[in-house]
Amino acid sequence: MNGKSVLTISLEDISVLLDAFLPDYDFYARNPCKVAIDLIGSYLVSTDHEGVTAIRIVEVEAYGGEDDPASHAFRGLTKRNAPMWDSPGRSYVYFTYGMHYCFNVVTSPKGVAGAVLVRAGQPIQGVDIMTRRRGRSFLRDLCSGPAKLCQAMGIDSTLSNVILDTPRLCILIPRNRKQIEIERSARIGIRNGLNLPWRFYEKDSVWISAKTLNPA
DNA sequence: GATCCGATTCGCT
DNA sequence: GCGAATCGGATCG
Repeated sequence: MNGKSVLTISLEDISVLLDAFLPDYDFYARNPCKVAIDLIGSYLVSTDHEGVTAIRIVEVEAYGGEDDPASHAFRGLTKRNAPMWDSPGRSYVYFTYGMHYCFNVVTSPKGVAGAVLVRAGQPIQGVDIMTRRRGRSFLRDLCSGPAKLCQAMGIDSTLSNVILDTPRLCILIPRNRKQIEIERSARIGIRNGLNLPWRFYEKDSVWISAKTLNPA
């Protein structure tokens, strides 16, 4: 794939490459836990001037609305978290710790806050690009965390609140996805809502975030 | 305005 | 296992 084709790559090109399709509006307009589970095994694709990067999602977390104490939506609508109430099937990217970005897929019907945080994935396309952006070459270190995968895929806050239906940033579902064994746990890195088992990941995957690779 | 702190990562002990 | 990095958003005055 040369530089010129990268700049002009179509959604159809990527869909053929990955043998996958765009989910419809109703896929996203559901409870975030349902969407979260169905996003495992799907692809996240990002394209910019450097080229195409894609991962196979293996770890996600669901976040609710005003009733979920761990959610950014818990304290109501602000300029930052507004995408969480917007129409489903778009992105919510936020900046945190003064240096990191995290990528969410917006779920639930419009007007109901909900999102799925993508926490980890297996690099599928553009490993060279990811390696350069991350500054490290160990494959399992490229996308094994929510901020790592954003850095590897060139995702920042300029990509927040965009609809996930173009090569710039999209989710694609494999046409023949095999049954996936999914485990669940409490969400990571939060203080409240630890009682809710809303983290989901593929059983035995070596690509999940490091904190759980070696459980005590 | 001032202060607190985070859906994290990395390097060092 | 612990703390620094680093800054915008949220909260309170």
